Amino acid sequence: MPELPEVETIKRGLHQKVKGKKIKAVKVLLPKMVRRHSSAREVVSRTRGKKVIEIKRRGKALLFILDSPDVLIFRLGMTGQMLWSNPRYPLRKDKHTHAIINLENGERILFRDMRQFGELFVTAECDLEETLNMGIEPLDKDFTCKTLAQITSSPMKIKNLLMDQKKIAGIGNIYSDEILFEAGIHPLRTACGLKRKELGMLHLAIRSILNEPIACKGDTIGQYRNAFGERGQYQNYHRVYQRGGDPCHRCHAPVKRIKLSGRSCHFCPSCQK
DNA sequence: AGTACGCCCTGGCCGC
DNA sequence: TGCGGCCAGGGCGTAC
Repeated sequence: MPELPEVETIKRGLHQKVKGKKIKAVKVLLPKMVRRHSSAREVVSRTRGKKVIEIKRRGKALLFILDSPDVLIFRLGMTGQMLWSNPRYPLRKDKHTHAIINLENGERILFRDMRQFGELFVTAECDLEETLNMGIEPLDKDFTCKTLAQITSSPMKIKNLLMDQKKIAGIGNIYSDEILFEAGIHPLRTACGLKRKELGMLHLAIRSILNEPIACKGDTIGQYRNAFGERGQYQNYHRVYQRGGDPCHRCHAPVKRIKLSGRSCHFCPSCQK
């Protein structure tokens, strides 16, 4: 569930707490959560005693930049959480806590993930882009109408394309539905069939829709919490997502829900052409 | 280079 | 109350 805005919210919370602090040790409680040809042993050995220079986000991935050639990476999957834990209180780990970052000052960050779709791993910073293999950051300055036009020169359905992390990084099921509603584009349209004006609308919608939930500190449909265990508020502002059968806010026609490539997809058949 | 589908996984919900 | 069955879906692998 955490998409770009949720990971961005977690990143901002962690960054202010953890920046410049030294990792005493990372504890991996469920070794199979370490993937990508990395091992629990590697995660532990390559992070011990390293200082966290900065916390960054790339797409839906959370990056701990270390004062070494390495980066510690977390992907949260559907239900992953990164929870900062106050050293003054006892550690509240449970059966869903799969890794703990112990900092030298006693602070801890818990990696929880109920469905275990997330992962953590280490990689050399110089290999980061190759390892992550992600497309453009939609909130970066270089994501222009022109770049969007290049990305959409594909026969894919536009909804699938928006969610393809290799094309654009960070958009998942919720925001692809919301973006397409905002742009007035039907999710089953072929990407390369979009007109110039529609691409302009889509570009604008991607930017504006992704910024809304960042301002709301995320979207708590299910498990999402920020670094301090707090819910987001964007679930109260959905235009179409999970509103199947409910009236469209714009035209009052019932919002339609279909299955697309195994995922639910919501849109207004009257507003989205 | 697309799409379709199964897999990973758990908790919540439905029907009996 | 309890239990089987189904659903949610991000990302990856495989088959077509």
